[in-house]
Amino acid sequence: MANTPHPTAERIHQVARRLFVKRSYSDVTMDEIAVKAQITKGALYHHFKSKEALYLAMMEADLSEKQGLFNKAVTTGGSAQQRLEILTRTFLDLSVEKKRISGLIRRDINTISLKARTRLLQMYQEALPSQVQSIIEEGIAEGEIRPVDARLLSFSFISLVEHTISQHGTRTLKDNDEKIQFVIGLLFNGIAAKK
Amino acid sequence: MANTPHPTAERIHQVARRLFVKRSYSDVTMDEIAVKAQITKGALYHHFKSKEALYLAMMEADLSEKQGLFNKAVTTGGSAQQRLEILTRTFLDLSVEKKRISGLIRRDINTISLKARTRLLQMYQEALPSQVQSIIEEGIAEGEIRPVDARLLSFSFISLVEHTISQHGTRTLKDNDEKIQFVIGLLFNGIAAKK
DNA sequence: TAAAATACCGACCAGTCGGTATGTTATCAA
DNA sequence: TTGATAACATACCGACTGGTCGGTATTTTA
Repeated sequence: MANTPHPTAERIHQVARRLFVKRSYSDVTMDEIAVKAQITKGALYHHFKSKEALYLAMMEADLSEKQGLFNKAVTTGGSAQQRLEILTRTFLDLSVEKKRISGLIRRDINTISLKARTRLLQMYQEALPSQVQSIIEEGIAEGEIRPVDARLLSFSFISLVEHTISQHGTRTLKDNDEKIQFVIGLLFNGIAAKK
Repeated sequence: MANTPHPTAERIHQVARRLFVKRSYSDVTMDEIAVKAQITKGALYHHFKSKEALYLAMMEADLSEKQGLFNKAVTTGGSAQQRLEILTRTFLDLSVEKKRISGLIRRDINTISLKARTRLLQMYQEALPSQVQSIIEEGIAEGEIRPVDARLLSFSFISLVEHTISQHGTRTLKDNDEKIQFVIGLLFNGIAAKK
């Protein structure tokens, strides 16, 4: 259903994504998007009825793609730890840009209209936190994970992963294997020295 | 040195803080700040030469206050775990607004000028991550904490604490004791079930 | 008490931004 | 060929925004 049939619309998506990742919603202008996409403002508004509609469409396309990808990790067999590793790897294998988009939501959420906000949060929730949460909940049910609030933990885990792709994170943790080891190790065993 | 002698400037700070916490840098207007502070735009620009200067002054006042508070936790005796607990409690005892300001930096960092950005990041770094980092490093030196990258871990820990004051965090973790237990427990021992 | 500095006012400006109105051109079915 | 519609282009609008400026009230200082 979330098809992007028109090549121009797709190019607009790409340009918008690149700009919105770098700067906040308010700081990116429709004029700039038009110029960078090598079209005029008229064409831009032909494809998207408003700035918010464009932002939302872009996010929706991204999140529905991610939901599909991550869902494979969730439905795979294996321990909770194994499945979280797969999910994390799936995320880390994405392009730099697509990895960073998740962060936009927290940044721009108060800028857009209430209606768009609600919708965006719901899409994000289903694409990422819910899937992490379900893995954790099953881990608790299996006795692999001690009882904690799975929702809060899923949010915590996600931002843990996001930190590994920060400037300092990429400097410290060379490849995806190290990154995965860092977040999974911390999540499951903490940092206390073995006695 | 970071004194706010003038009552009007102080009121502007308060208003600006309240607005900037709720909405992004670009979305808060100088007109609104003036109206909410019950002064005119002229007066506002008499006290602060630009919007960015106001933003920076507000952040500087906040961060230098926090640096002082957190430094007490760092210089206290005790294990790394105990000192992180104290530091976390100091943070959680702040007003809701002041707790949320830390998050502004990540949100607005790309909006302000390069010069202001560098300065802001440096102030933030000294006020929070550096102090957490030094506790962790001493914990590693004492053999209390297993060797990890202290800097990356400090960032991770901070956002972990920030999650406990999110909407869902406050719903799940009733009081500060529960919040501290959550973050410290997760940091040191992880979530793996005891075997 | 004169003078100088500070605090404040409010009208105004130049530029920007999202959005619109009004075209022109390409496509393609009938 | 025609005519309807999609896909663009161009010019423009009105609201808004950060910032300015000449001037006034108030306080401090000489």
